Amino acid sequence: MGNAGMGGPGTQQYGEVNQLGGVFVNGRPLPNAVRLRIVELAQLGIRPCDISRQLRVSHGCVSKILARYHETGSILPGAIGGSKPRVTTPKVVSYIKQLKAKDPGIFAWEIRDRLLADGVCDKYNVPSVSSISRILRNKLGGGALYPVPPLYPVPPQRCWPLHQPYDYYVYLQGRQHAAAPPHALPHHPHQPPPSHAHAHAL
DNA sequence: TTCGTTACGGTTGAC
DNA sequence: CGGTCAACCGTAACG
Repeated sequence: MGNAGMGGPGTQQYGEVNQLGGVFVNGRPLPNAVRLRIVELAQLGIRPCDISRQLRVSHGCVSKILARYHETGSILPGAIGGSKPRVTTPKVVSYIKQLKAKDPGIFAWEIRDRLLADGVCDKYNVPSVSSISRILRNKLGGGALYPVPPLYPVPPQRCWPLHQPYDYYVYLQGRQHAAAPPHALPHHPHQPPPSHAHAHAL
């Protein structure tokens, strides 16, 4: 991994320098400001190869971001990390919440029994007691259920709900979130997808 | 020369 | 609380 960095301890983000002289953090998405710029330049009619040189971002990356923008209308990177819920699907979570709401004192094991008894799950996909406890802790303690406040047209996402918007960082120009407003972008041929309706299509 | 694709080394985060 | 592991990342290189 080698961080070509050695920047200052403290404030600066670390990064490596690519063949074009651009800074990037291996394994992490480019900052939104850059992603947005790529799309803006393309819309201005600049060729991808020129965008690549101008912003010092590999052409493969420019190609990917542009392609994704064209098919989803979003400049955002995909949702990274996490793991697919094997049993705690949105439907199940929703059911658990209802049970808990009706009887706040209910035990996790009782919920488990209800899921089976009510036919919401079968014995092969019923969540473990600890999974249920975690759901109770996370989803109920924290806040609303899978909320979606998309700043931009829906970011590409997996088919299971992954709520956080993407905590981007800014390491270029000590700017404030250069997260330029969505309206900075001319309208996309694609319809800005209405909120992410089918998040649970799986 | 341009650009689509992908191996690679890397990080993340729900389970 | 900490490990697992499949999802995504951008670069570099090939064609």
